[in-house]
Amino acid sequence: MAATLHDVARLAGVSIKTVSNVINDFPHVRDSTRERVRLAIAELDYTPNLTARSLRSGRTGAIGLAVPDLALAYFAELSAAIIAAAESLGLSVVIEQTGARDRDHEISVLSNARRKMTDGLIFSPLEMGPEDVAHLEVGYPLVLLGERIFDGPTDHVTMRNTEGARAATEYLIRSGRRRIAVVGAHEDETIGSSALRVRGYREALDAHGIEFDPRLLGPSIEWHRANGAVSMTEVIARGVPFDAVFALNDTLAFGAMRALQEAGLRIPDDVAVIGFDGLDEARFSIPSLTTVDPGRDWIARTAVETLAARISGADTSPPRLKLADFTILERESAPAR
Amino acid sequence: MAATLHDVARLAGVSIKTVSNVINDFPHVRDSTRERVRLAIAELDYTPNLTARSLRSGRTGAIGLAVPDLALAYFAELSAAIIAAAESLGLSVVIEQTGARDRDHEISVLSNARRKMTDGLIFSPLEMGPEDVAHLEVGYPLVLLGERIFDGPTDHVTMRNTEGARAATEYLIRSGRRRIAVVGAHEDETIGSSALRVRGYREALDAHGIEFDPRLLGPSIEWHRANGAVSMTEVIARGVPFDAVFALNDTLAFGAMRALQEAGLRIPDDVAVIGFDGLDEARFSIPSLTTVDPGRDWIARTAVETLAARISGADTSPPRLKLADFTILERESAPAR
DNA sequence: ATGAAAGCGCTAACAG
DNA sequence: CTGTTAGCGCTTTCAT
Repeated sequence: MAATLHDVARLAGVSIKTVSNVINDFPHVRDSTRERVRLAIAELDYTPNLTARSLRSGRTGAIGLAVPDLALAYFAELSAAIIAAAESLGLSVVIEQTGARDRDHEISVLSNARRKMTDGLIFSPLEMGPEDVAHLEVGYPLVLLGERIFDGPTDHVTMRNTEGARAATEYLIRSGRRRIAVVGAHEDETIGSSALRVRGYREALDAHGIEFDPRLLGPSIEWHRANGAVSMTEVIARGVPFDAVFALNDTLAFGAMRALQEAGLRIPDDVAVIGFDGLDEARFSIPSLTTVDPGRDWIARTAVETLAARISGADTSPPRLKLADFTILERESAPAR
Repeated sequence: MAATLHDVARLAGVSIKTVSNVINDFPHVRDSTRERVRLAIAELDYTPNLTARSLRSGRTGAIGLAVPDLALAYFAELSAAIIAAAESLGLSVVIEQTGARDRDHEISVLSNARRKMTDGLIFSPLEMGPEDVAHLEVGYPLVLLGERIFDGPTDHVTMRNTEGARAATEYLIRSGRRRIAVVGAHEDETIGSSALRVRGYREALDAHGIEFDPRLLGPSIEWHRANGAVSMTEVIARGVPFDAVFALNDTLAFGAMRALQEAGLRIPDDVAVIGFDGLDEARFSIPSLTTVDPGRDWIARTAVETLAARISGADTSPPRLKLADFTILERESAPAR
């Protein structure tokens, strides 16, 4: 059996309270006593029982992280950053996948049994929408990510989708492109990443007096690589000329580039391509991909810090929306000039 | 405050023991009593306090998962499969990243404070070696992944590296290639994925009477995309002709393909390329990548099931090595003929 | 078939 | 500065 506080106290000849004080770095302990306790702890190889501590204190020291699917590169990189940020604050991460495109699973995560083993949750839904805002009314600290729900009752950390998309489109326009196709559009949707990014795209066209041509919008609900290729192929098949592509995320861009090459179109000579997400991978594709880094690392760090402050009670201000700054990473697929 | 067993017991007019019996599906409860308790639970919206249950029972219902870095595609996909498998057994996953190339961090994970909040650990080191086998002597159920340490004191689930590599090489030979370069070799190493896969490569050459040429071995300690490009470029620069490449993993292969294209070599006409890992991504690269699927999903499921059986005590047999079967996924980068 | 009571290991009041 | 005590909510003997 593992040693307990009592064992340490007995060996050190003090009460368990004193041992507890030493462990939790409470100030009022005589140095000599502290030393004796330290020795006893080392001798018995004592480590605190976290479960008992949790039961007593009401804190588990763990946070939940719910993302759609780690096999999606964006969520893998986001999770990597969140786990690292949590670790640096001494928090453990209990991770859950809600599955892609599964609204019920997303909702169920909010009231899982697992909520009982974490002090709060970082939640990135992909299917829930504004009509589900009431589900976010939970009894624990919750930080929302993504762009499915705005103006909810919780803290919300996300990116500047519309501004980033507008900047991406203007980048292409400034480099001399006028007929810019889009890959990954969600038709008839008014919320979510796709709608916001398409809005930014249209704002840029408007600002530069370029007429919007719906035939240049390649649809695709899912954003895997294969979808990018299919969506791009569909646009090509329409026979409408274009000289650039704004892929609504990097994964789509990789697929789109493949479709372009198969169609005999050269990148960037015939068609320039820009993506969105700033995936690590975009540095090494062929050609390397110009992309918008939406500030993923900042989002990860901010989400964890925000949650930690709510859990500790350090922050009792009204819930806030926190927006990351974006950057355009210039690569081969779309040179600046 | 959340309802407790006492609240439910009081409302149902029974003792807490009876409520506990109902919750844990113990047999000897009268149907009418069971029904009354059910009603009270629903009425109070009672959910058991997992922390209290853990403290009393000594089980947390969670397992640990320690991998190098979720930003590495292989570990992201492996983790996705492990989390899904754990979920299907009702287990939660506490995830930790040890960082790439950090032996001390890997060792420290084995005796973390976090070990106190999980019932067991699935551990995939990338730096520890046979000399660290004593560190695996831990007091809790541990399932080892990877090929850094064999014959340790724990269950070990991994892939058939040498056989898979040999099959990959023979696949190239059967398609008419004789001068096969390797990308990602760890020189002077005798353990780990690189050494095992190079061994399989050499076995295949031997079996077909092809002489081994060390100038065809492109070195690279790390296995990111960039390293694949560098390693491939180095082989090209040596000026030794080759007609195929065996990349020791898929990520290296993506980088290598880029370097080949930059050197004006056509894939697969001039050079065929085969990878290792069966990444999802390999289906959508340009060209799509022929690769060895080492049985990642089987490994994930088996690791979780093995750990669960050790935790529950259902399996008390001596620790075993469990090896997945591999498959070659034929794609464009290396057609079968 | 159900109840009473002990206690898992810890923290937090409160004393002294 | 240090000790005593009372639970946190649950499972688990042991009775009945």
